[in-house]
Amino acid sequence: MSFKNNIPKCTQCDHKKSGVSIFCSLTLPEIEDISEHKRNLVFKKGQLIFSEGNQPHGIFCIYSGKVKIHKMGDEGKDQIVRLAKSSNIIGYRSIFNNNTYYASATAIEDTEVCFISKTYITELIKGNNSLTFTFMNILSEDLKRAEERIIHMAQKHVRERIAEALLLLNEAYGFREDGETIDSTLTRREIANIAGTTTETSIRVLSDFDKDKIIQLNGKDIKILDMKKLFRTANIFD
Amino acid sequence: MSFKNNIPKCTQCDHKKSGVSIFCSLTLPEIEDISEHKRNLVFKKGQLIFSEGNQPHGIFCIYSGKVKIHKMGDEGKDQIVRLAKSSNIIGYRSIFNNNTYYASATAIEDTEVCFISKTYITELIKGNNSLTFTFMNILSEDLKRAEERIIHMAQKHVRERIAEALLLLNEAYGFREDGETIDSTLTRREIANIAGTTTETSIRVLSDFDKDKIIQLNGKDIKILDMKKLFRTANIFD
DNA sequence: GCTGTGACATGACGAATGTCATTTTTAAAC
DNA sequence: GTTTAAAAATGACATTCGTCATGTCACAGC
Repeated sequence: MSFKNNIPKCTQCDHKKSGVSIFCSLTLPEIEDISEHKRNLVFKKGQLIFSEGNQPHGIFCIYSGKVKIHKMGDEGKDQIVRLAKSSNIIGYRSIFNNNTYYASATAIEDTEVCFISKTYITELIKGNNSLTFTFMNILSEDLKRAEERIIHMAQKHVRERIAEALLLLNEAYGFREDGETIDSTLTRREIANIAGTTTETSIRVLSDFDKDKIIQLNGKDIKILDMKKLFRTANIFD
Repeated sequence: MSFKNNIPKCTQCDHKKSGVSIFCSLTLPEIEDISEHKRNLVFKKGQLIFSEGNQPHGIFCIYSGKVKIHKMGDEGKDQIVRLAKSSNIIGYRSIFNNNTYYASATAIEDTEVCFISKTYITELIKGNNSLTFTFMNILSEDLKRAEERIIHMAQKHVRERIAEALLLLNEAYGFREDGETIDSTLTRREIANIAGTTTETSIRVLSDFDKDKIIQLNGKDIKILDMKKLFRTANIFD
């Protein structure tokens, strides 16, 4: 963790400007005040941002980079529960129910983050209904997605779950400039950890997808050749 | 759905009195006002309280009875995602993110419910920080549990998941007077729908547990003989 | 250059669990 | 009480997928 970074003040933040920040509904003086109270942090690829079991002291707003939220299963197998990118907030759940972190966050590429303390954000929410509803909305969406994933994990076959993992990855990080390649370079093991399977199976199924012309593998790059077929393979109708 | 019921005014409500209601932090005039604005509903065992895809118009506060929150998987297999009992609130998630219901709620025994309209509860939250934080807390807890279940569904074997389902059932509904029998009579099929398996497997595993003296089956009644062993079988360490 | 390490890849094998078919039991309806 | 339907139970069989073993390749560090 280093303190050298290119993060601007909140008032200059691209995410604020483009309307995707959770703070969009706030007034300029409020934004300025947040900016005064935030700390900038930089994490290298692979570095832990926060860790399961630790006490949370605030929330993290991702300025640039990519982050996985993951938790160790009881058997020592890692499960990726969510993916976050720039403009996303992470670490808020534990703030709202005063638990320790139940999951960890790890940078999957170099990541710049703004940290806002628990006391500050709590006070901010108290005085601000629209921010309150923004957070409720985020929590509700997360919950909806999580419960959807419970069903998929419980009912779908590995092949479907891996297809779903690719869709999730694509939804979270989009395409690279070519409009086909998923903008993320997870390992086969990490893809397995999204789908809840083993590395070997993940390798085999991805290579099946490649054979079936659904995707094209090139090292860690995954190009989606046939989105419709990928959806059909994932067997998702909602 | 009938309108004959034994539900008292909110001011007289046992759940309020015993401190388990989400409205406990409110003042007496506020409670009286809620009572003025609620509607009482009664559902027979098996009746739908709300249904996947429909528009939500408010939240439901369970006065008495038991409810399962469940959702159809893409293959037509039902998955129970949560269990609710008296004093619990259901149907709030869709209120906070303006979605249609993504899941259904069905009474698993005769159930009395108070309905509070969306507009009313939204206004109430706006003017009331403690209620806001109560709801955030509930959502956060639900999310935590949901993500834990994602991991368990992905990583655990059927035997472990069925053991976990029994623990969940026991946690949700407790014991009957004898202090041993789970106070709920789900079918084997419904237990399978919690654990994400088939009815046949659920029957087989439960009967294994019976043979192993972990539980004792008596029709739909399940008596937990060895709680420690049940936990060990579920393989839960968090 | 070599060496070690981690990611990727592939095959063989077996255990776990879903599917299908059939029977028995229980509960509900008349 | 009889009929009917749903739930529970059980066996045979097929399939999926995890496990283990082994091998290749790319890349970092010396």
